[in-house]
Amino acid sequence: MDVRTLCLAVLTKGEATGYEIKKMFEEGPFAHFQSASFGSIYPALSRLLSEGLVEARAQEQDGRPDKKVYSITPAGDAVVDAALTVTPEDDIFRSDFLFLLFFATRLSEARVIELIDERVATYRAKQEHIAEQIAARTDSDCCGDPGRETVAGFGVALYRAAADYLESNRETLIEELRAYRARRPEAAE
Amino acid sequence: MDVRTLCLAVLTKGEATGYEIKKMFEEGPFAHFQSASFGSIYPALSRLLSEGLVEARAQEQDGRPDKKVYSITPAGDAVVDAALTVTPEDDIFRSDFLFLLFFATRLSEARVIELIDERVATYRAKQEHIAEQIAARTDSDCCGDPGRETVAGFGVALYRAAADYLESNRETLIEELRAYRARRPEAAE
DNA sequence: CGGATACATATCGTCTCGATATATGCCGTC
DNA sequence: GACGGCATATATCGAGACGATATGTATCCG
Repeated sequence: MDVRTLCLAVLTKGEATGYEIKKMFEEGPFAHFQSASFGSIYPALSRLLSEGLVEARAQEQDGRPDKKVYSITPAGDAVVDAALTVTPEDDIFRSDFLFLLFFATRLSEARVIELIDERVATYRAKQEHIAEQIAARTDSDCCGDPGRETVAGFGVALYRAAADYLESNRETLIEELRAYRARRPEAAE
Repeated sequence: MDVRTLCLAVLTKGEATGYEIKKMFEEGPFAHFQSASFGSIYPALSRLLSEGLVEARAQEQDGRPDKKVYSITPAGDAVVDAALTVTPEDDIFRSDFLFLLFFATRLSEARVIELIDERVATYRAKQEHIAEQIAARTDSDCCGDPGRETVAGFGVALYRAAADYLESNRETLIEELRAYRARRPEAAE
């Protein structure tokens, strides 16, 4: 899914500026399974505008530069419906952390411990970030959007599983690293 | 981590051709947390060669085009050590599937069910693919590389968590979708 | 009073992917 | 036995995305 389609679909949830769309991908409801940069969003919105799939409303502001508030058109809505029909691509998971950990035998024990502990902390933080979003919604009004709740729960489940795995395998890894080094003492630190 | 560094690090595990490196990222030990395309690997290897971080050995073959077997140099090994020192970037997870599921209220019930069931199947398949790799190793010789085992286990844990979550939340989602539609009967489809 | 952060848009270089081209041997199958 | 598809193997190219950077102001905090 290209950023153009992503932006269009997001606009079905209500009008927004490029800046606001970016925030939705950074901290908002899409943060844990999609992302988009300014360098993609702004050209995408321009193109959607020229294609007539969105409308723009310039909103003057006191000091700050003018906002361009985009809203979807009926034509755009139809394009979203079509886009939601496609078979989704495979998920992409990329982790430099796991790549480093793969080469654990080339790292010092202290470094391995540090890497794992830091990563557990970030997983827990992200897990709680999503959990807070869910809590904020169920606290306020009635129950929300089923799709939104489900994907949020998915994020919580994954981050929890990741953190739990690292925590429960930390000691084993360290012990096996020691055993590995004992087996081949020629290997330098 | 750019593909250049990825290739160099992979070559610390033994000599390989560009094609073989690609396979390691596609089906091998890195498949579930890194990826790289031919369009990145071949230029990366050329550049590493010109920088003296790898050596190439042309190997003639019967019918097929010549292999270029790359192996790391001591200079390359030092560069890998340095690269493993950096603080790893945040993990990247991108899922078009979750994006579609987010918009579940715009999809038919049958489509939601199909999407989830298919995705559960792919998660289970990937989970078992990694589990088989682990089993193949522990069956044959002694216990293997601690880092490698740990990241493989991580992959199994994540895929299992993802599949389990979808399976145990499938019915709830469908029920809440029905409730959602009952609340607002004006919604078409 | 000064620095950091938030708001807001835009561009540009670099990297990466995915498709495509090229070439051949092997295997199954019709 | 012919033919298509798949695995091996390298290479290039266009399209798209990211991340850094530029620009400018308002507000918040110490």
